[in-house]
Amino acid sequence: MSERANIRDVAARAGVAVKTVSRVLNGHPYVSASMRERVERAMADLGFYPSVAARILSGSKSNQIALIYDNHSPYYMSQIQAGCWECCKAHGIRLLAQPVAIADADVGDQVRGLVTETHVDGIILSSPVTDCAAVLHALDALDIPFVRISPGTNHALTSSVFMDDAQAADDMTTHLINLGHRRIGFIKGHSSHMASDDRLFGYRRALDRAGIAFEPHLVMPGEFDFDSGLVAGARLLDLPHPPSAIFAANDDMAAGVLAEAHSRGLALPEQLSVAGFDDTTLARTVWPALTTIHQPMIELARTATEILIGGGDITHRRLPHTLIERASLAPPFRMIP
Amino acid sequence: MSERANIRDVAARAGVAVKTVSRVLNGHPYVSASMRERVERAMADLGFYPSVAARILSGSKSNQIALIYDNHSPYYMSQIQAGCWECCKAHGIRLLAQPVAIADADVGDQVRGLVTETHVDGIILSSPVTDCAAVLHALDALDIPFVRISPGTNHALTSSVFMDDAQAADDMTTHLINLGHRRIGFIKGHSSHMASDDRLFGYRRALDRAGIAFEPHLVMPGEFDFDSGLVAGARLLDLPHPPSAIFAANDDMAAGVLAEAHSRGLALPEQLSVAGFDDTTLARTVWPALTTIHQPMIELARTATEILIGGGDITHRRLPHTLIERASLAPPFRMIP
DNA sequence: GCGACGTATGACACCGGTTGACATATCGGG
DNA sequence: CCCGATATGTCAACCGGTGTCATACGTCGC
Repeated sequence: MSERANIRDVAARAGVAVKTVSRVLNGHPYVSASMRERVERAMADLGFYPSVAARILSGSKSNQIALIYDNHSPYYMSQIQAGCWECCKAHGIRLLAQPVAIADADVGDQVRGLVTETHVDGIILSSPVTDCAAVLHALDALDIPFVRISPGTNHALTSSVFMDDAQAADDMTTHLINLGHRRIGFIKGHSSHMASDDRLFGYRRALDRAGIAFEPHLVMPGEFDFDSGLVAGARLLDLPHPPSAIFAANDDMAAGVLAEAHSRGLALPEQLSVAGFDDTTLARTVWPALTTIHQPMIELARTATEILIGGGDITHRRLPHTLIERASLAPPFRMIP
Repeated sequence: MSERANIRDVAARAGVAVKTVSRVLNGHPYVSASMRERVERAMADLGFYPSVAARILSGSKSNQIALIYDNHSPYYMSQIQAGCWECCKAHGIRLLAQPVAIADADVGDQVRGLVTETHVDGIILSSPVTDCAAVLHALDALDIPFVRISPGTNHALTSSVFMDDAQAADDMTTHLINLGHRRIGFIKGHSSHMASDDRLFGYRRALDRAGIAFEPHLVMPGEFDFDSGLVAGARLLDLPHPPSAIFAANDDMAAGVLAEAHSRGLALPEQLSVAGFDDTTLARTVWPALTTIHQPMIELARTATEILIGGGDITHRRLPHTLIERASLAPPFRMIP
């Protein structure tokens, strides 16, 4: 009963050849309907599930793909994983979610090992592994298809899905300008993420277009985490002539700014507007809820998976972002209205 | 160069028998140090990584375990995954993180399929899959070892790791009482998590011990998410005689209470104390930062994995929790001090 | 009526390792 | 000097599927 059934057991039970069972398993065209049904009944009777290992070993495809990541934002990764899963499930493909450490000297070997050990058919790279030379090189040498989610470099070389970070930052900055803000602080992201530069670029472009002079001291470095948002926010608010709005390059840092402002007793959003980026769960759980850029993470992951599974030529797909208005923005504060 | 090397290639290159390479691969005792080194060099030269599929197929162990979950809290799952990974990595074991939907009628089959397809050696169940009868039954029939993280039922049947939810809730409630609070609101968790009841129990026990009458209308239902915290908070604050402190059964709901309080213009924490549970990243990113119970998720996951890999008898391990004091608690508010 | 062709099924080697039984060789110790 | 522990090799079988090739049966066109 609980002994593992194999394909021969099924074949015997159905009174057919092993190969025929295999054909049914793989949806081979030349199988009569009656035969298919008979075999399927036998499989169900025996509680048969084909061994992935055996299929890998003998076949040419493994029906497995790997998602490689080194991102410590739980929300980001859970969204990415969810998108990949969804698509894999629909295609009957197994997903191996595999964290690596790009800081390790042997990342290349880790990836090489993963691929050759597991025989995965393809790889999805999520930021910032997307721009890790060692990994890209290893994958290239292995001659395995891969798709990158939000890569920062070498767009042309491989398939990729991404959003327009510069335009999104431009949109948000413009939105703040339209609200009446003229002094807008900006908190940059970690320099290892290429998107950081794009977002800064968009901020500057919007300023330029509006004829507002770029003030370098209004731009603070950040690390994409809460604490760096806290200190960057403090430094901006300590300025002799502080900004009326602060645009952080992600939600975590925006939350840090919010916390700093709260602890100074500022009325929010009246006395300080704070904008985020990414639209993680955080954006809704802080107060006031963050106006932020919705980055379509699930869709990015799903699209990447779709492209990978679909095979075919190198494809690039830009997905649209959205500016989500919540409660953290207001017109600039004036002492006496 | 990029052609896949197999064990025979390695044997040839090292000038030894295939069997010897296999011995090295499996850490067999009777292998001299020099031989081990020679074989390892050959493996490195050839970029050889043993095919997991082949090892599974021929060997008795797969060196793979699966983590099965159906939890939509990103932070919780990322911690659990991290703990499992850490331990697996140390033991050279591959981890398959596998989401399932316990609401589906065929969860049992999903799990059965997963296990027989992948040949995993063992399973880690995380809440709330830990208490899904269909899954437990399937696993039992398959006769595969598994460990449960924070199960709510049938503690004795399988190995498990957990914390003392009741005691933790008791600790927090007592802490609030010691601060001077007498009217303490409580927001329950989702009823599918057994921990919800334990936490409520702890709250009541602390009240009893302090001689404070339990008031049923101070207990609100919740779903473990932000929104339910929001509405529960609103209902508590709308009470004719609202509580001076609110203890939510997790951080997300506590964040909801905070948001509701903020939007009513309450000074926090002076006019309302809010306590959370879990110590997720959220607890630090909201303002005021939540005083909460630190649930040792990484350690729970690591310990569970350790137990699973170690094999052996049924083991139960209780891990300690910690009350983390941050900024969301204050003595009860009085209009005129 | 015959060869070509599409459809449906079967026989068998093989993927890349592990396992086990057995052979052999070296080395220390009693 | 023999015994046992250590160290390595040979060989065949096997794990559970798939690829390749062969076979058998219609049916279609000429």
